[in-house]
Amino acid sequence: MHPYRTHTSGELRKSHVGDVVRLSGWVFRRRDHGHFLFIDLRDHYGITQIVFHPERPFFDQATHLRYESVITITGKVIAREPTTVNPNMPTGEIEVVVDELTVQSMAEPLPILVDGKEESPEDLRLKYRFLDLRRDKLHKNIVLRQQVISSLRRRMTESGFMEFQTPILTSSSPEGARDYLVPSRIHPGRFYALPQAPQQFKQLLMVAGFDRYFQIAPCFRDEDARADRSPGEFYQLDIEMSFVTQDDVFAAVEDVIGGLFQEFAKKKVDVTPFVRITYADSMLKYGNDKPDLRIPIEIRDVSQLFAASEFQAFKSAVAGGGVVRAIPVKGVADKPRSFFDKLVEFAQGIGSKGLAYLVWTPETVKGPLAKFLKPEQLEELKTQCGVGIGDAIFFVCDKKDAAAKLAGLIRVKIAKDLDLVEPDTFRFCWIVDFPMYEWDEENKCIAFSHNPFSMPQGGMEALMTKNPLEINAFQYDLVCNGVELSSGAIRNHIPEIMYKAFEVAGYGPEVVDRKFGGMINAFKLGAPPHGGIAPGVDRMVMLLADESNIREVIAFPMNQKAQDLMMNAPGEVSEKQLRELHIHIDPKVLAAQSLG
RNA sequence: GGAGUGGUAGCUCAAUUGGUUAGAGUACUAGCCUGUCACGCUAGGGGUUGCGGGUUCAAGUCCCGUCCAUUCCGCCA
Repeated sequence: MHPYRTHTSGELRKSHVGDVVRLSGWVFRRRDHGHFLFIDLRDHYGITQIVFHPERPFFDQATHLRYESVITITGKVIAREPTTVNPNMPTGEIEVVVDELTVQSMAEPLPILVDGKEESPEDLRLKYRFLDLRRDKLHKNIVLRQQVISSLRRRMTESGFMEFQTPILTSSSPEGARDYLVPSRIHPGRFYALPQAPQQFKQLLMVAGFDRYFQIAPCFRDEDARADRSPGEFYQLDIEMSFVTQDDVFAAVEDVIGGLFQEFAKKKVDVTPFVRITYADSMLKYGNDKPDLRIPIEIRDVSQLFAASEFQAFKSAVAGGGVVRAIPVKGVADKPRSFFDKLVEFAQGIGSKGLAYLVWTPETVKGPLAKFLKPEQLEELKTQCGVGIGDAIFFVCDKKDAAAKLAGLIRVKIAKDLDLVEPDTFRFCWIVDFPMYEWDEENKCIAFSHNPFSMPQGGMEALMTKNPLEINAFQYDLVCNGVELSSGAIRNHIPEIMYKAFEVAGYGPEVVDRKFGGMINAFKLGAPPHGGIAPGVDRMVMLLADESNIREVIAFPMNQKAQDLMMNAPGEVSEKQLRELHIHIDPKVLAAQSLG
C-alpha cells in the first residue's frame, strides 16, 4: 500500500464500500462525541468524514489533533446509515473507520481561520498566505487562474501562435512607467531593468519572421497599487502578429478572449464581434475611455443649447470655450430632495463647480435651471436626451476634458446608487482611434498620448500636414464592464515615419537611435507591417472569479506598499553584496533606518 | 505626495451621554457527551483598547500628534 494514500479525499463513493483505503490530508473539522470522534479530512480534491472509535490505542491522540494538522489514516470504507447520509457533500454517503493513524505534522494554534467565511486582516492573510490559500474561495480562485492560463495557451496555439520567452534582465526604456532596476556587478554604475512589457522583443520577433507571437508574459512596473493593479509584477497575454490590419487583431482576440469568457464566465457574455466605440465618442457619451456598458445612461453635449439660453453661468462658460454635458436619468422625478442634494454634494466633492438639474413632473419642469430656459428649449433638451415625464437631466459645465470626466463619474455614481448596473453580464467593447498625441500641460509641449510605436492614421502625410493633436493612431483598448483589459496597436514599422513621429513630440533622430536603436535598426533591414495587443491575465481572472480585488486571484501578491510580508521583501542585503554591485546606501537613509 | 475609512483577546465583533472589575462568539487548555457534519454542554487561561501626549474627579469613548492597513487621487508609454 502507498505510504500516504490510495485515494484522495474527494473520490470515495458508495462503490468503494468494503475497501481498505489510506487517506492523507488536513484536519478540517472535528466533532468529538466522547465515545467516538468524527474528523473531516480535507485535501485539494475534497473532504471525507473519518470516524475514530475509543477502543483504538490512538483514540486519545486523535482527540487532541489540532485544526490543520496533517495526518495519514488507514481504514475501511463503510456505508453510512440512511439517516446519517450528508447529501451536501459528494462523499456524504460513506465514511472511513480508522484502523491506523499517523500524525505527519501537528499544527500549532492558527493565526487565521481556514474554515468559515470571515475575513482576517489582509496583512495577516498575506503573512500567512499558505494558510489563506487553503481557504476554499482563494483555493478555487487560484485553480481558476490556472485553468484560464491553460485555456489561453491552448486557444493561442490552436490559432497558430507560437509561444516565446523573452529576457527578464533587459534595459531601461525611457517612456512609460518607472522601471525596476537591477545593478550590474560586471559593469559598475550600470543597470539592467526588468521589462515593463516585452514590447520591443515581440516586435523584433516579427521582424525575425516568426509571424505570430504570444507569451504569458510577466511585466514589471514600479508604480503605486490600486484594487485592480498589483504592485511589482503582473501578467499579460502578450500577442503580436505580422501582416495584419486592426480588424485582423480584433478578430483574433475576439476568438480567444470571447471564447475564454464563454468557457469560464458564470454570467452572460456579449457575442462577438464586440462593439467598437471611438475614443472621442467614449469620452463624450461615458466620460472616460473605459466605459461600463452595463450602465444604461448616455451623456449628451448640450453646449449649443445653453449658448443660446439666458442662463449666464453656462452661456458665458460656453462662450469661453467650455462645454455643457447632460446626464439623463430615467424615473427619478419622485426621488426626495435629499437624493438631488447628495448628488450635488458628490459633484462638488469631485471638483465640479456645481450640479444643475431639471426634473420632468406631470405638471411642470422643476429644478434650479427651469426658469432660465424657454419652453421650446426645454422641449429640445427632452428630445435630445430622450427623457420624458418622470425623468431628470443633470448638467455639468466645465472645460471639455474636465466636464467629460465629471459627467462620467456622476454617471457611474448615479447608476450605482440607483442600482442601474445590469447584473450578471460581461459587456465588452473596443475603444478605437485614440489620439496619437496630447498636450502635456506640465511641460507645455506635445507628448505621445499612448504608445510611441503606434502607427499614426494617415501615416507620413498626416504627420506632415495635420495638427498633431488631431492625428489619431491605430491604437485600441479592449474594455469589459468598465475595466481596461487590454491595450494594443498597429505598430509603426517605417523608420522615416518613426523619426518624424518622434520629431513631432520634440525628440531628434539621435534620441530615437540611442533609446530604440535595436528596433529602429531592425526596421531598416526589412520589417513586416505588424500589430498586437496584450490582455491582462490577472484582470481577466479577476472578472471571471467575480473578485473586486486583484490580490484575490494572485497566489503570492505584495501589499499596497509593494512588500511581500511572507518573504520579507524587499529585504536588506549584506555589505559584501553591496560592494560587489558598487552600491553605497545614502548615510541619511541608514540613519533613518536605525532610528526606525 | 494628498484625501476618505478603519485599528478593542490569536481571529470576528460588542461596550448607552465620558462612569462599576472592558464583554460575546470562535480558537486554545481541561472535562462531560454513542451518529455528528459550523455537533452540543461545563469550566479555565488569554487585554499596554495600535503608539505617544493632552483635557477631565474619571477616557476604549473627547482633542492633538504619530504608526499601520485599506480605498481613491497623483502615477500606471
